[in-house]
Amino acid sequence: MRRDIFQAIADPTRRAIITLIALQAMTPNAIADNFQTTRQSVSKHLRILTECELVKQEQHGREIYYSLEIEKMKEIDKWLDQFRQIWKTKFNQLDNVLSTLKKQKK
Amino acid sequence: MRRDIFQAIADPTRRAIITLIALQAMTPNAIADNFQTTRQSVSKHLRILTECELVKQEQHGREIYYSLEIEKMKEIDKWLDQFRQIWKTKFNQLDNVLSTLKKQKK
DNA sequence: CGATTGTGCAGCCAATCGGTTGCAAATATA
DNA sequence: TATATTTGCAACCGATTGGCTGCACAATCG
Repeated sequence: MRRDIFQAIADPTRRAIITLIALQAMTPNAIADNFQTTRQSVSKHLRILTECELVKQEQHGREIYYSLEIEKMKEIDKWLDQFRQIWKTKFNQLDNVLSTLKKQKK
Repeated sequence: MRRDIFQAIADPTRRAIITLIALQAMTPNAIADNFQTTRQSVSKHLRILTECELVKQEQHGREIYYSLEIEKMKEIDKWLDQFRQIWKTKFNQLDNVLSTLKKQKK
């Protein structure tokens, strides 16, 4: 079982669940209402998200509220950092080209 | 075939390939040298990355140089935006708590 | 108490995944 | 021209995936 955050967000239903519970905690039944799938399949997705610590649970009686562990999302952001450096460089290169063109116009 | 960018970065080997060719274009053989797998399997990964437009090819004779389509990576960054808003809010909430504590101390 | 509701888990299944081997085509080299 | 190199693609294979059904268990309701 691989179960890392990148594998977790690979599935479109899981990404939708993440977005759904990002702002407010929800029960599995309430989450499942938003998808054309069974409650059990949503439950399976929640288990996967729990296993890689992307969601947390809070039990209220027989209801379980799931919400996003927002800090964990920063791991993706962290991985993207290496490419942000490149974006920046490319932008500067483009900037240089533009200012060269500007100077030639003068 | 799903073939979106999130499914593409789900595999650790593909993430490593992306990092490898982010700064300089490389041939499939050169890429495969960095992994304990066959050239054909790397070729398969490159095909998947090509299909979701994450890499571009440049042919030089019989050699094909693959490099990262860095702009495409921004799609992940874009998806993360919705969570950045939440990080910001959470930070402000923490900030409020801290300043309340500060006031109480006074 | 019995019935209903909310939930997780096991087992099944078709589809997909990531790897392999074997090949064919194109280019470079002798 | 014959040979070697670089590559992509097809076929196969075991493992994993994501969905389903059926169940068990606990909490709530009548």
